[in-house]
Amino acid sequence: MAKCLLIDGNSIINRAFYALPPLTNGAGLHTNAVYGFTTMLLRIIEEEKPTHLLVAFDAGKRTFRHEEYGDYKGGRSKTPSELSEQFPLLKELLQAMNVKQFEIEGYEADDIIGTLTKRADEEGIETIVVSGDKDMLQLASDRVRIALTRKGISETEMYDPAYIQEKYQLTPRQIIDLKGLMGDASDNIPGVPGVGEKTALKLLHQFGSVEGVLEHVEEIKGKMKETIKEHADSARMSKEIATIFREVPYDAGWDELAFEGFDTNGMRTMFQKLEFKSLLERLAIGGSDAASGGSEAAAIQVTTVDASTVASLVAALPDVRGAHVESIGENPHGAEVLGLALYADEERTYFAPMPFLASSEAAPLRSWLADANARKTIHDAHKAELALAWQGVELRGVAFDTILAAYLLDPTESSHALSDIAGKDGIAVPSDDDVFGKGAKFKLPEPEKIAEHLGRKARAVAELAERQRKKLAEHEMEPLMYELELPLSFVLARMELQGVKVDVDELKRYGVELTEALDKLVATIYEQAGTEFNLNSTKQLGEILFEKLGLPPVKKTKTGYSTDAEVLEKLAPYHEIVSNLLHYRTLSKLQSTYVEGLQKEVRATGKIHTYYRQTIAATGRLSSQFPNLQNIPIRTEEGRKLRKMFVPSEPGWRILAADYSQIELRVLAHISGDERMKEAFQNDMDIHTKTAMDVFGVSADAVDANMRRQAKAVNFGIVYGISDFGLSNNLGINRKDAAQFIEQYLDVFSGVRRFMDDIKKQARKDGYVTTLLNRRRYLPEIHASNFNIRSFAERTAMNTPIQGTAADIIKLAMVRLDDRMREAGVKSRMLLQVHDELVFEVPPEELETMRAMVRETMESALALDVPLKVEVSEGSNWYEAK
DNA sequence: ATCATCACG
DNA sequence: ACGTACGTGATGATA
Repeated sequence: MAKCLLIDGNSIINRAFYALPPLTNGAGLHTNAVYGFTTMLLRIIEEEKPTHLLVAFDAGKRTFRHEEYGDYKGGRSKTPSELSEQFPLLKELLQAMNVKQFEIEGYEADDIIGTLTKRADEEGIETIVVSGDKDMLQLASDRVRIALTRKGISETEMYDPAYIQEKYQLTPRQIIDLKGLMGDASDNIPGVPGVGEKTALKLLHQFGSVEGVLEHVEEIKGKMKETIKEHADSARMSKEIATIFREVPYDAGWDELAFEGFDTNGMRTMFQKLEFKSLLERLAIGGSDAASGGSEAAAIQVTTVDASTVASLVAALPDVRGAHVESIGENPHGAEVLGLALYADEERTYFAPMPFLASSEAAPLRSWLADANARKTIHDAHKAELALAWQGVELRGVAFDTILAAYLLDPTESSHALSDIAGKDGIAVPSDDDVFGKGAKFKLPEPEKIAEHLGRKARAVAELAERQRKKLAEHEMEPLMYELELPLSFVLARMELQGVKVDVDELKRYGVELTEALDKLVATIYEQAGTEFNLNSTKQLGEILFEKLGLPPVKKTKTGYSTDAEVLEKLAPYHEIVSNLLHYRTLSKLQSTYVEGLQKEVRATGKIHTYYRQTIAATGRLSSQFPNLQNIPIRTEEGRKLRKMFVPSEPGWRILAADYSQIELRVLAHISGDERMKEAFQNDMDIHTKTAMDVFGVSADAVDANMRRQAKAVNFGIVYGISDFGLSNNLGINRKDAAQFIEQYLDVFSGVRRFMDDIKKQARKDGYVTTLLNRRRYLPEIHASNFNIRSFAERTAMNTPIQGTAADIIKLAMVRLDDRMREAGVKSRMLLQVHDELVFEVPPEELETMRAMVRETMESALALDVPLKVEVSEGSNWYEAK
């Protein structure tokens, strides 16, 4: 039995575009609409299993409808470029998939479909039309059903004449009359003003058609009679426009629409180009049947290693090309380790479960792991090294890391999980969530399943690494990988394993102090509010402030009143409760996040072991988790006291802190080449004062505190990718003044202006920007038609080379310092990195050596046109080292 | 899970 | 005209 599926290409791609969030691939192509279309297509093919298939598109700027009615589709805003650029992609994809498509100049997709359904009616061929457009219902018949999309595109609702009757009490043909009366704003079809769906249905139930209504117009009561009389022509014309044309000159036979399955190879290639990883996975999993014969996540033979099979594994070690260590959870410190998977070739894939890996029989395997000369390729060596170290297993000799490569190739990728990055390269690996379950559903599957999954990962690591090595070479990122990120990952692991000592008793004492202060504050606030409420609930607080106490709302969030510090500061003059609230916020933050939060992370050794993440920040910075040690308070004295709790782990040792002075502005001076700014740093001037002097055109003595403050704000703004709005907000001045201020700045620092212009141009041309060490960040949104989105991309284009180069520099310094400290054989240890600061613990006898070594290494990490300046300080704890 | 808030550079 | 400063992570409330 023939079954024909006709798809309204324009309608579906439009629905998909607006239903899905923006999505781009690495090359900056927007793909959300194509993705939505594809998932919809796959689903409906699966459900309906058609024998014939066609996707119809509109073609030509003007159709016959325009000739008859000039305003047709007038007033419709232009198709956004994010959508229009997806049409060619969709057409290319359909062709690659072996899906027939058709368009003909001067006609819309509806007309093509109308013509085909007419033939289907005549020849008795079962047909389903897929569209998001209700007009299509006019085509329904005994043979023809209409599948309309619902909820975006995630569902379809099937209409046959009976269902249309039930729902609207209309025949399919009457759908045209319906539209004639009610019109359609999206196509600029006028209909009769004031007549919506309700009225139109009532009229049609009574009089049957537009003509019927017009004939019996006198029987209509009230104002409606006059309106309809007045717009009779409009109704007739609207009906005409809404009628789908069913005589398109299209003479192909049904044979040409025969659908014999997708071309899975073509599909895979396009999915890779578009980076449809979930679809690639589906293709791989469902593709093992005869139809495809492509790459399936398929069969893998994994030998689970025990005492009896360990010999064969040891023999295979020299040939191992991919390794994977699986630990449970996000935090590798003290994590449960499932085991180690190794891939040499299809016959030699092994899984060594954790208890065995720790056993005496596994000693040769552990020696290999610890052998710096046995080169390994692994996914996330840093995490593996930490997880294994807590199990007493050493990992060295990592020569390639697929997670670092993936990060360097695209740092903005939302996930660098192996299954995701491999999937994008067409290597299907089931996701961990699929295998283990997620959140509360986490559950270890049977041992064979675990071995199989991890074996597959080890194999994927080997395959992926080969491709990544080539790409890194093409992008000239090899030094960045092999001389910076990879060695840094080992440095970080050692810092984290070392940990930082926390004075828990002192922390607890401080907590008691905070509790007392908080109790008092809470009592006062309840009294001032006249009621008790949950102070941590912004919702309740908003009601108290703006409804009960009648304070003027300053700004809103999408869920209600805003009560953030900025708002509260504005409200302070109105009511004395406000300053207490601000103080409460400060103290409760210190209590919950720091006093309580940090204590939870202190391990048996009295130390905190943070986990630096090397593949998170889009700019190349590190991030820190469990706990975050990069946001320990310093700006207020109350908070800063927390730094007293960070102490040396050995008696008599000292904390040494070294931070780069103005590293981002120095980087800017270098990469912009701005002479004035370079000169300022070459002469070691106070950059904010110097900026004030040049922008206001005054001498150094004439710069007052306010001028310096403003200049400082501009300098910050410059680093962030300045906008007048941002600066005006920050300085509390109006936007015009801010804009003028920026202009003045850019006139004086003309090299900076040139840099800002050039970097945006470059981003538009290449689609990405780079740092001095060739770290790359793609900015597909630089081409967005939406002002906000595009502006954001432009600011990012300006900021990333600056922030990223600063990150490159301190990373370089860390790798070199680690080397030099080892060469020098010092006992001192690097403990923390806070973006432009490094923290060490140092025995007293090494203080002078370390001061010099740290300063010298940091300052010479990268030679710029301006000197790098480092300030080193020391104390009995982190607070004192200021 | 997501939001609002706030800690850091 | 549009309406945000760049980059992170942790917490408590709420849906």
